[in-house]
Amino acid sequence: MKGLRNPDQTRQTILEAAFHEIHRNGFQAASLSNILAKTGVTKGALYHHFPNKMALGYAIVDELIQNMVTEMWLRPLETSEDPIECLQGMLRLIPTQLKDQDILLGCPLNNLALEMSPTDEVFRKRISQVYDLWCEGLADAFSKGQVNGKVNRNIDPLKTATFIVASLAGCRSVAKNSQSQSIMLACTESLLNYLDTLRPRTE
Amino acid sequence: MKGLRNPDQTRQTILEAAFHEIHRNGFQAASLSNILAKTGVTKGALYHHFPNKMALGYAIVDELIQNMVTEMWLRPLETSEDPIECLQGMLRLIPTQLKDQDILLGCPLNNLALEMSPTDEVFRKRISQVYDLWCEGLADAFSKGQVNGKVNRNIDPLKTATFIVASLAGCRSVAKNSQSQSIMLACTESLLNYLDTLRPRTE
DNA sequence: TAACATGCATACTGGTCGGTATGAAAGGAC
DNA sequence: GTCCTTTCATACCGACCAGTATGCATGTTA
Repeated sequence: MKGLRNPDQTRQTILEAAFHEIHRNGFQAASLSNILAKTGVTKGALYHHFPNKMALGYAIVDELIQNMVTEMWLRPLETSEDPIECLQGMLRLIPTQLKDQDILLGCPLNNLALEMSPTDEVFRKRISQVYDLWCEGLADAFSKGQVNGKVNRNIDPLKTATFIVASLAGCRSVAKNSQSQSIMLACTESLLNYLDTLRPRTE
Repeated sequence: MKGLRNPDQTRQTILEAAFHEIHRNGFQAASLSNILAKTGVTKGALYHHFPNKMALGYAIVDELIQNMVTEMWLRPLETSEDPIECLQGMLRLIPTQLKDQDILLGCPLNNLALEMSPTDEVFRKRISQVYDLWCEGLADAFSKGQVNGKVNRNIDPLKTATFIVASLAGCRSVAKNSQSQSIMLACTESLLNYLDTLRPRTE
């Protein structure tokens, strides 16, 4: 029953273990030996599925992280017609969604972005694609909200979306450094207030 | 005339070269050999002035980076009595202050924070001190602005300051990844708008 | 069953890195 | 000048790491 040969499973095991090792230590400091030790997978298997360490990193961005962003931040927006309220709801859920561990390690995408974009152009572009997806998804939601009258028509959807994504990264960054959920809370609270200012003027 | 023996100068040379190497490659990936090669200083000199690589990193945070934050972000606030306007002025100066190179490499403090805080507790605390200095300096300015009637009395100065510092880090982070000044501009523009909302209600 | 590709295991290599051991000049104290 | 400390220079070491060479077992095809 335990498939002694299950390549897809093996690949996935490597991907997920590598994701955690990289999330904890960064890409360059991540040790392939550690990953292998924790999974029981051998070096032969790893280099059978990935040509080198870089390719492993690329796959993590393309397959794991992009998927997380989509599921966590974009999917909920699709079914809502008030993007501001929807976003605020997501922000309020953060304390329950992000465990202490997640605060401690920060945003995987932002970690990789800061570490790798000056070093490796391919890495940078793949990360950039995920950020674009995120920002554009949010911007679309704002545009629709403007049509519905739920969002102030004077704001620039893409610029605003970019700022929000950036702020989120920043909040998680300072929370990571201070190792405190409460700082994360304080920051998201300010972000909530900012979102309120994006509503149409009621006077 | 060329002081063959000038320990203070030697130390400073090492510090600055190390700062640039670390800014470019991150702390862990920074190579001492590279630093030595670029400066002409030898390994003996380096290990005379610093017990190990970590101590070198600590000194960079304590002496160089903390000083940069103070000079760039806190000093101007001291002589102003309208912190919002002052901050907005600083934000508008960013495009002229940050060269392409600085965009590309991102905020030195945030880079170090994300890389080192899960790895080394001493590093984390020293970085945290700089962030605290920054946030508290900004918060003080807001408090005084509240007394002067330049800032809305309903906002929490420290929370707001923390959010702004976080957002700044985030903006510089996405700008670094996208390697574009224009994204930095778009983000700071939104930040400018946010700052406007911190003014007292005029109605 | 024969032939072949896929999936994986083991042992090894070359290179880099942080750190150390040791000693020699330079400079001040006396 | 003598002694001692500071300031550096050179040579070296062990550890670790990404990547490779090689071979074997498993699954697939014919």
